Amino acid sequence: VSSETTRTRVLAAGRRLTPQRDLISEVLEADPRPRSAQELWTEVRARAPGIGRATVFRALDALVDAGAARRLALPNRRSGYVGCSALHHHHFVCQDCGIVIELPEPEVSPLLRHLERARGFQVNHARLDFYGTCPDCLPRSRAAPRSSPASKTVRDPDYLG
Amino acid sequence: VSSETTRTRVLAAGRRLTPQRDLISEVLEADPRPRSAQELWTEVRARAPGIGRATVFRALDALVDAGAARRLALPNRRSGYVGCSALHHHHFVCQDCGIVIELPEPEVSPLLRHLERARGFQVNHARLDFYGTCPDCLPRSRAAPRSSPASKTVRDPDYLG
DNA sequence: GTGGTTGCAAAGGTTTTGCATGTGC
DNA sequence: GCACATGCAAAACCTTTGCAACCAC
Repeated sequence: VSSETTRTRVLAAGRRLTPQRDLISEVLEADPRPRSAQELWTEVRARAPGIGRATVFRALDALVDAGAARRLALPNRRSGYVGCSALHHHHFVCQDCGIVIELPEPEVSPLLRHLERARGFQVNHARLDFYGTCPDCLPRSRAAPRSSPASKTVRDPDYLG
Repeated sequence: VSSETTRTRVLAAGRRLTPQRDLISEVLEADPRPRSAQELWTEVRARAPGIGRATVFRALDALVDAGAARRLALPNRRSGYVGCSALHHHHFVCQDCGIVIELPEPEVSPLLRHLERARGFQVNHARLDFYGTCPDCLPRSRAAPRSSPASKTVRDPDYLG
């Protein structure tokens, strides 16, 4: 059974909560790593052998549409899916300890307003991922800097290709 | 012919600057909207009929690797490509006309500084994607709103699934 | 000169579709 | 009950691969 949040969201989106969708969502929620639709089909079939391939694709569409999952680009040119709990959030990832801190929208909206004023945009949505050092790791990394800024080329993370 | 920046970057990445790559890059730079590899093949063939499908896929890999293009997730579960000029930049995607506008780092750094002050982070790198309506599309969308505010639930934009 | 690159065609995957049957609301 | 959802299998599509010929460096 998937989370209450997910089931509520699917229904709120005007879609039906079928056992298949519930199971797929549960599998998504059980592991925070992104997986392709095909991989999810395999995983899900272990628990519901009769489930069809197309059902998984269609269910994922439904879940993404309902805001219960997100699609992202995997490095191998395929789509990956992750379950979603918060509706609007952003991420700070500490490159030292790996902790992921969720940043609520209000903490970020100043920039949105700034951009709207400065460029005349209307910003409906933003996806912001920050990489750096968290407060806990800062003292440590100041004491023993790991590498020169030059050699530590910060590239885009894999999932964003 | 593609931009000087692109050609320099391809060479700097230890890859060869072939006429095919140069042409593909030029086509990418000529239109700021993301297109799939297949669509790019069609576009490019209009100017170089003999070019192979695989060449386009391999060239896009090379360009992404060299930092002259970026891959992102299209709504139809395919990969889309946009040309990249600035090295460190962020994206504004207009959900009306599909145009992708690059935002230079300085335009965005206020938020970084704000986060660092407010939370004690040290931000080394950020990937920011904004979705909304660009100045050109705003008058049009104000004049003829596409749907009622209620039905227009602000969901994740198409490009992110 | 030589190793990376290309074009071709075929193979290998992934995603979609049509339709009869089933089922959540 | 009815519209939406499912399962199946084939079709459609996208992407990769193997290999001989080529050419950018």
